[in-house]
Amino acid sequence: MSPAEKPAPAPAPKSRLSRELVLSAALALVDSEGLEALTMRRLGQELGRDPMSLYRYAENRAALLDGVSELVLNELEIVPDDPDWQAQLRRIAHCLRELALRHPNVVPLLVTRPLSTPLGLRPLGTLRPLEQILALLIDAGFGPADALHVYRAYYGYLYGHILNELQEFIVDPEENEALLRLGLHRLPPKEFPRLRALAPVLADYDGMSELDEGITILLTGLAARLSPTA
Amino acid sequence: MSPAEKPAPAPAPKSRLSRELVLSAALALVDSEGLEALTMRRLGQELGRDPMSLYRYAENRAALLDGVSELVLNELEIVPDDPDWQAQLRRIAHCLRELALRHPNVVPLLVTRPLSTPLGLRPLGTLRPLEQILALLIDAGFGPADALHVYRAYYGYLYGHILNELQEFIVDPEENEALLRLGLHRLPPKEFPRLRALAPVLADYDGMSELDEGITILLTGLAARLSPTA
DNA sequence: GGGACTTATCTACAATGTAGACTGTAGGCG
DNA sequence: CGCCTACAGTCTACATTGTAGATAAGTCCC
Repeated sequence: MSPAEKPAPAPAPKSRLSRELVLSAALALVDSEGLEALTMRRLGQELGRDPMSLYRYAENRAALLDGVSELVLNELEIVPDDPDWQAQLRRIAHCLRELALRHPNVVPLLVTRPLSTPLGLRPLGTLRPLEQILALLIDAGFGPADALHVYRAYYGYLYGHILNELQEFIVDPEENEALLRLGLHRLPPKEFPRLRALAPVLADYDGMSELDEGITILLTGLAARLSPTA
Repeated sequence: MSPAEKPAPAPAPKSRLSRELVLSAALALVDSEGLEALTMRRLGQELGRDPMSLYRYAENRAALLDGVSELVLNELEIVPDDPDWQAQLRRIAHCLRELALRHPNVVPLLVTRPLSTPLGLRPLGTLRPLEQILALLIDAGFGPADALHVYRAYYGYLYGHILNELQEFIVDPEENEALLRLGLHRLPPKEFPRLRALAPVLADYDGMSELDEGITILLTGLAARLSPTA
């Protein structure tokens, strides 16, 4: 690809800037160095441009963050006319999970930004999954209102699971267990007996199957309560 | 220095500072003006003290944020020896939900901060709910590992629901519906037909009962899969 | 009083987001 | 060609932020 990848600033691939370029550079930066590394100056330097030029492509830093989370969400593929809605929802769930594991630093954005933007004003890319899942459910025979309920329960659980898993993940995958033990060891034994005892179990967390089981429970429960009138 | 009091802020209730004082002032500030209003300088002024004095009670701004979320989580009451574990979990869920509605601006902290702190190193107050719920489940007859599974599914869903509800809530409770319609109206009709059609349903969201149903489904599902060996 | 703490303040600095004026360059139109 | 307008990118400047480090102000025990 490019002739030189250096740890120091990428000099200047002097082509015209574009929103996509800016956003994907931003994403790359967040992925590799975390959210707080994404400053205007730093991103500018990464692109070999003046920081101020970024404002051509995102009104704010906040808008830039929105752009990044939109970009990530676009990686999520949904097939809205799958006849087997349960299977499709399951697939989406795993897809989103993997996406979150691929971009852990973006997850805070995904869950936080919508809290500061009323639903109608969000970036379109952010709303697309909602629309598509609604389509999926309605096509499967649910009434619109029921579809919304299913969506909420489903997506709620999904996001919750991702947060859970990322919380327990975090650290260097190797020393995971050691560090965990160490950390737990710090807890006062009288107050946290069960948690401390669970160290070994905590250490090997199979997020994938845990998610799958949860989804199964939810879906069968939901399907029993509100069955599509197909 | 003349004893000039500034017009707006609370002047100076000149007593000795304390961690509790600082944290609750911080919480009050966040509640009333949002997260980004919580700067060291502003909090100092709110307490009538020099901003630097705060560092006596919290190492960082980050630590301060941790303190705030710990403070909020302490409002959560758990009765770890309730024999009816399902009822207790349900109660906790509603309690946490109301707490989130009472402190919506803190929710980003609750879900985000743990992502940047390995489990073992979190503020104790943050881990207490985990320990107590584990106690509840184990006392109810679950094996420790199963208890952990139940906890994860339960807490995951719970957090997810709260995020969901807060996203749709947000705006001024009054013009909620109007604003919502307006926002949705902006969406391209071809791409977002179902979402647009759902405007009225979206407008009256009964988070409380929605949460309750979800919890029911999850708990019965979980109980069926892993029953306590009582 | 006189030390030995703790608590609070002052000063100073580097880093951030961003407004506003400025410069260049590319095209359209006579 | 020469001029004009539009836009991409840059420069400078400023207010705000978190926080290190030195300094003062209490506070308590002998």
